[in-house]
Amino acid sequence: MVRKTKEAAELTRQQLIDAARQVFLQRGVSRTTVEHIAAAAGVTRGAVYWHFSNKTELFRAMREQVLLPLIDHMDDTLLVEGPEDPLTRIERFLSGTMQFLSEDLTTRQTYEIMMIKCEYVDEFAEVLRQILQNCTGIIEKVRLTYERAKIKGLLRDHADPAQLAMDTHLFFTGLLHMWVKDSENGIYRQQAHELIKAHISLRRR
Amino acid sequence: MVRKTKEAAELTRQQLIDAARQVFLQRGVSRTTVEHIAAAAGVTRGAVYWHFSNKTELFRAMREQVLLPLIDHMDDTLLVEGPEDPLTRIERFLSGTMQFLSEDLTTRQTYEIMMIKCEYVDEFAEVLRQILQNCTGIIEKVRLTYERAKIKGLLRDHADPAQLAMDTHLFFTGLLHMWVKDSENGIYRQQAHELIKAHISLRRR
DNA sequence: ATTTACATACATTCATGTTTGTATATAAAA
DNA sequence: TTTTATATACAAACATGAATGTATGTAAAT
Repeated sequence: MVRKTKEAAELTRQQLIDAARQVFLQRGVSRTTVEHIAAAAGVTRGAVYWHFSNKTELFRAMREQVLLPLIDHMDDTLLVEGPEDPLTRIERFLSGTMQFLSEDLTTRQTYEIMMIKCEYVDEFAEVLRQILQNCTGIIEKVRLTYERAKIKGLLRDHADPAQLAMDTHLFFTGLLHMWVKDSENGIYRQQAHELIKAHISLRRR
Repeated sequence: MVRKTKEAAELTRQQLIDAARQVFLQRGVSRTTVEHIAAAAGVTRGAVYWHFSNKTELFRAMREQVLLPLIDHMDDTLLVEGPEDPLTRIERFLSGTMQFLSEDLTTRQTYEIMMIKCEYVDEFAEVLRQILQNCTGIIEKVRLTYERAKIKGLLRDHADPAQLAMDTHLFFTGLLHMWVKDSENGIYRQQAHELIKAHISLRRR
């Protein structure tokens, strides 16, 4: 059996992405060979080179599958004006993202790969820039939300929304990194929600 | 000229470490070959294999050169009881570390390599565990300092030293990461001291 | 009949570790 | 103090094993 139907081909493409994620996670992106990925997906390198021009393109495809959904979720939680106060919205955004990471294996693994199983040089340097841009977006949205909180008088005095947003962003960046690195004993994973709660309540009047 | 004096040999060893740092930074650890490093140091692979058993050992040597001094600095700033209040000590510890990173090229480059130019798999997984342990130590020392601040009545009410320490640690982890990743336009580098100041003043009564 | 979706075979490059060679520094012996 | 032996600090050559990309083959879908 050689030639598959269109749907079957699309399926092996997806299987290749899944296989790549597994192998990347175990061996790191650099040490992973196209052969490894093909074997893990139960095909030969021919299949890989048919669907993707090279390993880098496979990495890109894997990455794009998880990044877009997460951004959508952020927009939902943060910007949509709801019944809860802005500070609670930020808290729920942070907690929700962590919760999502706990539940969604694919996203979690992809993040782990991007954070500690990938070297950001050459082709991957561009990815770094994308990440930085993404951060700028998050910071701006969080800042806006803190701004609203200030107007509503929810913040401590002399608190600058821009600085608060930065502080929150750095806190969350750190949390994500430690959360991912600490996969073995999971101290950060247990504490995550409490830490987020404490972080926000520091800002409350 | 083949056989060098003992001091000359030690010098080429150091040159190899320096060369490795440069090449790791440019090409990432995985894509760096022993040949690259040798060429950058102006020797042949023979010299590398004489001083180090392989690339991993070279990486380890490079890493150890910068990590130990930083830990010493932490102990000095944080634990030694001084004239300033505990919160200021934490602030100065954070600012001092960032300052040190700005000034010391070697340390900065090594951190950049460890954070975004290295894949933590196999032999390097052990390094991850070391980093985690290091973090635990920092958190504990910061917690103790917050504890003293609380006793002296410097903290906001209902502030838990343990949670504050975690929050500070995550903030600082995030700052380090963004600081390193943002090497191009340096938004974080300019703001670093202000951000640290704001972070600490959130805790003040 | 012609693509498609792969498998298989091929050619080439590259990196590694080891081995061998060698000039010299250094220490011991005379 | 000079001579001699040995270990040192590499360079150069060798052997081997990947890994990559491409080219070709092929059976089934369209």
